[in-house]
Amino acid sequence: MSKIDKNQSRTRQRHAASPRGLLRDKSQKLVVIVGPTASGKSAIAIKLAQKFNGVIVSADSRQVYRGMDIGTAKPSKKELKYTNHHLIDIKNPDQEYSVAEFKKDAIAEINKIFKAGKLPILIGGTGLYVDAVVKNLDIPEVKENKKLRARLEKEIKTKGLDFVFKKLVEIDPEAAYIVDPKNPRRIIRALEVALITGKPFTAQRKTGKPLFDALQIGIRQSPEVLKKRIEKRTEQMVRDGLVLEVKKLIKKYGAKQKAFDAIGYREVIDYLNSKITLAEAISFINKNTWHYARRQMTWFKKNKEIRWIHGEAQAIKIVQKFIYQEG
RNA sequence: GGGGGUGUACUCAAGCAGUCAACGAGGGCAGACUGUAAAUCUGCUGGCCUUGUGCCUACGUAGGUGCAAAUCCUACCGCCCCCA
Repeated sequence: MSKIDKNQSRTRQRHAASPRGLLRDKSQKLVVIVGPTASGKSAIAIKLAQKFNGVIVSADSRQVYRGMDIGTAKPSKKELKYTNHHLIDIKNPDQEYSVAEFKKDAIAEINKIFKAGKLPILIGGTGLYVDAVVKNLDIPEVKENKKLRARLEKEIKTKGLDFVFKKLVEIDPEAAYIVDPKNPRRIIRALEVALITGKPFTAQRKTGKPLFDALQIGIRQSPEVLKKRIEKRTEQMVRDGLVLEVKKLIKKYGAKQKAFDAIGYREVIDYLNSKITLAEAISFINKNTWHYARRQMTWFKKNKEIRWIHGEAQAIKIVQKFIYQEG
């Protein structure tokens, strides 16, 4: 059965099992806002939350960390006070977090919001996190195994990436054309899942049935405008004390945390270590943020369910229609 | 004035007669992605098209020597250093 056939039959089954009205339970409506960094997602989400009795759930892999405020462009204290945000400031930078954890946390938060009779608004730039919830990705239940990863990394060093990739293909032939043969991180994870479960990695990463009736809105911005917004934002971050924020964080946690492998943080760390000047750090931040925005766009572009909009007014209109429609 | 060096694609930078439309890096553009995802990884990057062991234009400028030049010679132009 081809991929397309499978999808079609899944859709048919869903409709058969859920007659009109039952499927689109009004209380299961989820608004999703995606878009590249610095596109203005946050402002629109806050506006929507105020207008439609909504509560915001953040899908941002770095805003989960306490103390990483300026560099991650977290909503201001004031904004956080007036509009409820969830999944922000839930971990310390020396703690690890992952898609799987995020998926569980986000679903729990969303269900709480439904119970409270409010509208959940999932907003995020971390495409994988958003999809985990919206598309209900079945993430293999295999936690990071540090020993195994270290062993495989060593093996890559001594015997080569090719060797380790072949090892993966041996126990999981389908991985040959799904896992990137040149990406060590992806190969290691695939092997990790396969070795620990004894089942192929490729057989375990499936998409489940949608959990929510989601309206996905994408914020589009021209490259020129986005670049300018990024530059302006970086400037503001530095003025707001980004350097001091990073200084405090590395004093408390050390500079080697995975959480600090983030734009704005690594550049400032390099600056603090006198590897580059502040001016260089700023221009690297701008450039890397732009690269990141582009990666986000290539992720979101693939998602044909996203309704692309240009401004707040359009967002309000679409959400209004979505909320009051029967389905 | 004398001596030495240098000029290569958007930038830096290798090449110093054929295997060069030119290593590498950066930048630019496009893409991948299911427990690190702001991470990690990939491809393209002179022009043209009939996308090919294809054609054209290119290594400061103008000539020259060679079957063959980014590579050698001459002149000129620009930049740099040293001695006066």
